[in-house]
Amino acid sequence: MEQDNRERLLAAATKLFADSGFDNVSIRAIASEAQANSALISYYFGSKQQLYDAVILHQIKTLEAFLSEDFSVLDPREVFRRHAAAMQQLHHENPALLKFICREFGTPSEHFNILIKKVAPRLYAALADALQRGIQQGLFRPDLRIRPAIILWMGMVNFYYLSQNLHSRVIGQEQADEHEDTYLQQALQIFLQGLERRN
Amino acid sequence: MEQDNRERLLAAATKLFADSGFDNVSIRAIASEAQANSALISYYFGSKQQLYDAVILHQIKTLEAFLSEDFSVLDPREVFRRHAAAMQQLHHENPALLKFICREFGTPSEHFNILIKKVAPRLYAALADALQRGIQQGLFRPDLRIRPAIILWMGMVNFYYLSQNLHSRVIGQEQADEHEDTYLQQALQIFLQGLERRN
DNA sequence: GTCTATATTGCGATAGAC
DNA sequence: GTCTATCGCAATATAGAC
Repeated sequence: MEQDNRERLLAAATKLFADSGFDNVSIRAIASEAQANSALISYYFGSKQQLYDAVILHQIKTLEAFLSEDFSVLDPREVFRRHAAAMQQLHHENPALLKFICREFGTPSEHFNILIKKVAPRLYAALADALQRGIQQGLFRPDLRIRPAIILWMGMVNFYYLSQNLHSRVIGQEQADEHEDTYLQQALQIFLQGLERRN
Repeated sequence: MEQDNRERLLAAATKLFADSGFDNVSIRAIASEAQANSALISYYFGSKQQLYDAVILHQIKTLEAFLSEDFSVLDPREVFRRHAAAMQQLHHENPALLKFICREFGTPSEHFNILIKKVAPRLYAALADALQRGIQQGLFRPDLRIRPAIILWMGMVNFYYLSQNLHSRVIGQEQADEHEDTYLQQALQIFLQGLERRN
C-alpha cells in the first residue's frame, strides 16, 4: 500500500476508540478498518497505547483552534453567545471528541491530562473575565460566584452533546422540532436571564 | 471464609469497576480486593459479566428510591429545589453511581439500558409536568421548550459531579469557599430566574 | 514499507480435592 | 463453600522474509 497507511490507521483508530474505548478495540480491528496490516501499528506508532496517544493529541489540536479567539473586547453576554456557537461548530465537525472526553472523565489517561492542562485554563480565564466585567458593568448580579457559574455554563453547553446517545432511549423518539439550535438558544436565554441583576 | 464473601465481592467489584471500568479489572483483582478466592465469582454470580450486571442492578435500586416521591402537588419551582437536593444526597451517598453513568454514556451496556428505561422516564415526566404547570400559572415564560429545558436542567445539576475529577486539574487548587452547596444553590437561582416570565 | 508467522502474556472459566 | 491447578483462548508485540 501507499504511505498514507499511517493516516488511515490514525483515522480508523479514532473512530473505533471513540465508539468502543481503548480496551474493546484490538489492533487487528483497527488494521482491518483501515485496510492495512496490524504490524504497521507497531511500525508507525510503536504500540497500541502510543497509537491511542496519537489520537488524543490530534484531538487537542482541534480543540485548541477554537480557543485562539480574543474574547476580552466583547460584550460579556456576547462572549457566551460566541462560546456556544463555537462549541456547536466544534461538536458538529468533530463528533468523536466528546466521546473521548466523556470516557476520560471516568478514567483519565496521562495524555488527556495534557489536553486539560493546555486548553481548559485559557477557556476558564476567558469566561471568568467575561463574568467579572459583566458584574462591574452592572449587567450581572453582584453576588455571582464565578467558579460555580462557569461550571454551570459548561454543564449547560456540554451536557446536551454528552447525553445525546441517551435521549431517544430515555424520552422516546426524537421530535423534529426540538433540535440542537433550539437547545443552545434556550440555554443562552435562560443562562443570561438568570445572571441578570434584578432591579 | 464466612458466607458474606458474596457481599464483599459485590462491594469490591463496585469499587473497582467504578474506578477502572469493566475491562481494566480482572476477576483476580476483584477477589484480591475482597480478600476472597477468584473462583467464588463464578460460584456466586456465574461470570464476570453477571457480576457486573449485579453491580449495575444494585445501583438501580439506589436511584429508584429517589424517585418514589410525588412531585405533582408541589409548586413548580419547589420541584426543582427538591430534585437538586435529592441529587446532592444521592451523589453524596453513592459516589460510584455517576462514574458508571459517565462510562456508560460512551459505551452503553444492556443492563444500563434497563436502568435508563426504568428510572429516567419517570423523572422526565415529573420535571415536564412541573414546567408545564409553571407555564400555565404564568410563572415561567410561555415560549419555553419543555424538552430542551429539562436537558438543560439535568446538565446543570449533573455536570458538577460528572466533572469533579477535573476541577482541580483545570482550574488549580480547590477554593474552600466554593463548594457543592454554593454550586447547587446558584444553579437553582440562575435556572429559576432564567425561566421567569418577563414583565 | 509491508507482509506472515509466532513468541509471550494474561485473562476467564472450570474441574476436582477438601 | 472454598481452595488449587490448569485449560483454552485472545491479544499484543516482534522476528524475519520479501
